[in-house]
Amino acid sequence: MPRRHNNHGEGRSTESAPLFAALGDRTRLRIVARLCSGGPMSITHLTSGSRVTRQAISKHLRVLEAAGVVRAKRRGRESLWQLERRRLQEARRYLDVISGQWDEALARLRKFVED
Amino acid sequence: MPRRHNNHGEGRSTESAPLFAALGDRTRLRIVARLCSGGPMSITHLTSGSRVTRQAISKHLRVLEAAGVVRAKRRGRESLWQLERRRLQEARRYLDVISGQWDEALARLRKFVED
DNA sequence: TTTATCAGCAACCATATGATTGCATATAGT
DNA sequence: ACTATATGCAATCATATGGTTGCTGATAAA
Repeated sequence: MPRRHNNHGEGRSTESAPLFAALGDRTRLRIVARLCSGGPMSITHLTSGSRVTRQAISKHLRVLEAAGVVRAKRRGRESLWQLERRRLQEARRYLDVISGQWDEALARLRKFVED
Repeated sequence: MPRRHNNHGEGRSTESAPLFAALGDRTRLRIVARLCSGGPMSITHLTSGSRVTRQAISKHLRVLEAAGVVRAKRRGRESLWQLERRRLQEARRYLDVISGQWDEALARLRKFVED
């Protein structure tokens, strides 16, 4: 039996979990927010204005990187971290489905493909 | 200074974290998926076809409930759990912003308000 | 009124997680 | 070369988390 287009059963459904888990922490979400509005920046810059240590920020960035949310470009002695928006859009699409906005998501996808 | 409409700084940004955290677990995401496609169901029904115990499912449902993702209606001796799609849509809107789909999100919001 | 079913509570356990401190390494600037 | 800056690695620690087992209470069905 062929797969339905709206199949969100056991198979694929849970592979978004690590992505959501990566966003499920206050400190990490703050990092994401800063990278979103402030563009690429270094660890030390992210640390300034944060309550936690540079190491903490560093480890969180690794978690976000593992989830595909951020990406680093080494530049000299510092590495600039930036958002990986494509991955975030996947999470958004998943939420489209389970939040009951499936048809609007389809429309958006269609428009996206036709461009 | 008045707040900008696109302010997603420290203040509001991190309050979505518990919501994402709730979705950041395989078992819970499986629960959400089943509730999404199968409609309201009891704990024991959710447990059938799952590897984990009924207590595990029960605890996960409490987590999801605390995050506002699910809601229970007591009916006799069993309680039927269902999705709280509105809450999921908030998470989606947040992802709209940080995934760089802000303008499309605006359009959707506008349409939502005008209805 | 028994009996079976559905759920809640509590204790417990292993592991994951967020955060820290201390030291090491690499590059930029002087 | 020397110094300051930016990052990486490792050990450590307290707590959170996911999961289990065992028992208790409530309601439907016989």
